[in-house]
Amino acid sequence: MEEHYHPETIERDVQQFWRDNQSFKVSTDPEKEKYYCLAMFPYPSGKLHMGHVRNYTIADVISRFQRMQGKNVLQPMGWDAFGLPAENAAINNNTAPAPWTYSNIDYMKGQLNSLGFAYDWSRELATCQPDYYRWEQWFFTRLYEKGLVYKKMATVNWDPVDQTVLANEQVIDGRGWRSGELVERKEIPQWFIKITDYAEELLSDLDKLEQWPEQVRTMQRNWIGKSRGVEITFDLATPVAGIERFDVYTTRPDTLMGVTYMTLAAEHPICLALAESNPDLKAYIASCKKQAVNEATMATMAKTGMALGVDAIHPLSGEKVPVWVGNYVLMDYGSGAVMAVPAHDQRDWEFAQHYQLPVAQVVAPSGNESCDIKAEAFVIKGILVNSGKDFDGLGFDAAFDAIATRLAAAGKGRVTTNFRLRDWGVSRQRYWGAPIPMLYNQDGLEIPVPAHKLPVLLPEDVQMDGVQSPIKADLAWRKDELDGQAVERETDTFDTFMESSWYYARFTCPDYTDGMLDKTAADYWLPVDQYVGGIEHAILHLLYARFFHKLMRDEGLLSCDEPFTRLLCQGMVLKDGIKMSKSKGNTVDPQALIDQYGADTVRLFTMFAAPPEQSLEWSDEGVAGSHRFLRKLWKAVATHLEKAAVAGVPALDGNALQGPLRDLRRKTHETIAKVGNDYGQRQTFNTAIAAVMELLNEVNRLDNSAGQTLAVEREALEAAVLLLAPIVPHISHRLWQALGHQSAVIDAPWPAVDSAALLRDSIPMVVQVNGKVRAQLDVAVDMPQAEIEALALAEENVQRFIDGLSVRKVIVVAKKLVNIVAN
RNA sequence: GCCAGAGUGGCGAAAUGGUAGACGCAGUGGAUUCAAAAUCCACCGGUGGCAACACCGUGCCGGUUCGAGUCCGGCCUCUGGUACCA
Repeated sequence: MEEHYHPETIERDVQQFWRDNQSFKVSTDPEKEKYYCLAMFPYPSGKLHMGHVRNYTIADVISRFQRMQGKNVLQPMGWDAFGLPAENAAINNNTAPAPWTYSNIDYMKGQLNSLGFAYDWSRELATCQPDYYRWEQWFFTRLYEKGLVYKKMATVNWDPVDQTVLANEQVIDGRGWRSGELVERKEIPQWFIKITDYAEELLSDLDKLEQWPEQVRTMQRNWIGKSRGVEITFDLATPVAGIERFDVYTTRPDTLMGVTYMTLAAEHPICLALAESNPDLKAYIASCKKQAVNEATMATMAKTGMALGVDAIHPLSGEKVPVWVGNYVLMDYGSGAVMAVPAHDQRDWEFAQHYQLPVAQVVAPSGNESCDIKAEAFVIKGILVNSGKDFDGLGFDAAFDAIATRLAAAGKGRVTTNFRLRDWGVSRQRYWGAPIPMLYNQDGLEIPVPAHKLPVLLPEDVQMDGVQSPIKADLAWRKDELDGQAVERETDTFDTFMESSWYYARFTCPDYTDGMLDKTAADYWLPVDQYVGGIEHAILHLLYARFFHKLMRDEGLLSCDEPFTRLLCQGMVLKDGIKMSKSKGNTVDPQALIDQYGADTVRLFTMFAAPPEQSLEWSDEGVAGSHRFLRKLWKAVATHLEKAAVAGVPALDGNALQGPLRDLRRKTHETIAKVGNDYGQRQTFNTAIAAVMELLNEVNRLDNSAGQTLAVEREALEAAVLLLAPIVPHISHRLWQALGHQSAVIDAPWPAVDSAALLRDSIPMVVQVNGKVRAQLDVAVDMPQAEIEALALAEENVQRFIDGLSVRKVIVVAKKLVNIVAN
């Protein structure tokens, strides 16, 4: 064995060994327990960043650990290759999205390999390849045939200068990122998938996902937002353009008698009709169009409104209620109308203050909550007041039922379950995505592309002009023929969340040509046992993937109900306390560190610096420290082997050990137990590494090679190498060889804990007086509690603190502490 | 705005209701060296004390408990998401 640690040659050779032996290629094997470990596949943006390194190292460590547990481990990798950045990069670099993307994939694949990740590359896929997206297109047409797909008008951000649709990301302070012009809202027809049909199941199945972080389940629950409420019909006092009434939905029908005005969306047909003869209203509606469509902007912007000059009739009191138009009501969602109860809704309260609208309190506190309607809305559920003799005095539930019943009897309302979740709009007006497989005949009638005409190929040899999608500009591409009839192709492409919603399933059979999935392979490997990715995907990606999974199940493509059994959401990588980003100029290039220290050092630091869910603060000094540790490990093994070559290693006799050797052997087995738990259950890789560091520190304290020393040392070093193998696979491979093993460390079984080695004669305990530590004890393992108490009370420093007090209680926590309560 | 997290030494962190700061980084002192690098040893939250030790200390305020960084209530700050970034 070489005296010094040279990562560059070791890593090159070990990676070659893995390639030569196809070490990570797997196939279905019904005899063996399978383990499918998946990291969220990357967008091929150019080169790896530290977030990728962290994500993929975590997944690789889990994969390698599970392999050492004897599982048949699948760890695939691929590319989320469609998306907006490729279009911008193509324009900036005077190329097209496809070649830019392919060259990025090529480079990043090399980087992933240089980090030593254990991928089965025979399953690699890129979502921009027709082999992949053709099945997505096929599936969409199946959903269409099942009535799960429909087209409707929806609002987008419109850049009036560039005449193009902008992503939310491209709207900065309400203006287009290139033109700088105020963006406008524009309604265009778009395709939707009925995720709301699955809302109930997506919600209830969250309860099954016991190995998901509770925070993610909570966020998804809130996002789906199931509520019970009442849909209420308000008649107009006088019809407008033939419209006689409109509906609103509320979860607070108990506040119905406190309604003092109504608000409609600017695009509401009533508003549009009235605007025909009202120039001021027309101008106001036009001003409402000049705002971005995202929710955060909507929620924080100044709420404005304008009286329409018409009244609605309150469904219970029969009184007239003025109708307003407001910029904060959206036509896309719900009915485009809301009832306003300023006394009991803070947003309505502020609006009413601003426009000096009446505020009518109809709920009073049921307990001692403060309530000052002049200062703020009272939003807590309470007891009804000022609501008429039939309702006054009722609590929330009783009032809900009484008012809902009265409305139903009058034909003015019905109890409904509502979901905050909206249907999934999948149309994008961009080029670099999977073409939506729909055709339009001469009459504009929509026809799904029949299976034999799939895939609808996206042309890759295109010129980007920065404004219009090349397939929208290409009149020839748009033309097609079906059964001898001229038809026109849909030129919108899919949301890229479509591709990332089923790639995990395609990895089980990436080359299958007879269908979207090979059911045998899918049913063997799925569900994914461990999914690893950023917390930023907690809602959208993970919800869409869960939805797609159920759609595929209902199509008979696979059998299980949920795609991901266990989920780990890793934190961000920070530098100087902030997220690494090009604009902040605080990025760290993983490649430079791999070149300088080797992949093992980068992997080790990434896993050591923080637990996976937490954000990780990058530290160049810390990386150097990790490298130092690997050198120490190398040296410890090298020194041991030198001594062993001279003295020979005796057979280990655990029963004969005494003193420091017995302590070290106990430490070895405690460490094996702790690290196994840290990897498998807790997933705290940082503490696992710390435990091995402690073990190595103990080994380095031994200073002779007499008797059993080398045997105990050998066992400790072999354990250290095995325990670290998932994290630093290259150096472990080489050290395992050096320690005389024929088979590779990737196939070594996880070391077993010898419970006899864990036994102790005595246990350290702490003595507290009133919860403060006052002394330490070393007690025999079998000492009776009464004796321990006596020993504790006899301690000099304990006596000092209970002097003059009477002991009220003595609490003994076995093997930990004694607390003496005295006053 | 709304939903979900996080906050502990100079820094990254550990402590699964039971000794706050394991492990590492930085730093200080020493050994080794012609010298340096590397390596090894020791110290390393604050205040007081020669020391033994004591007091204070986990964002802020309050509560539960024999005992709270950990559980509960209320704040503050930061982070992620907010449906067309991925």
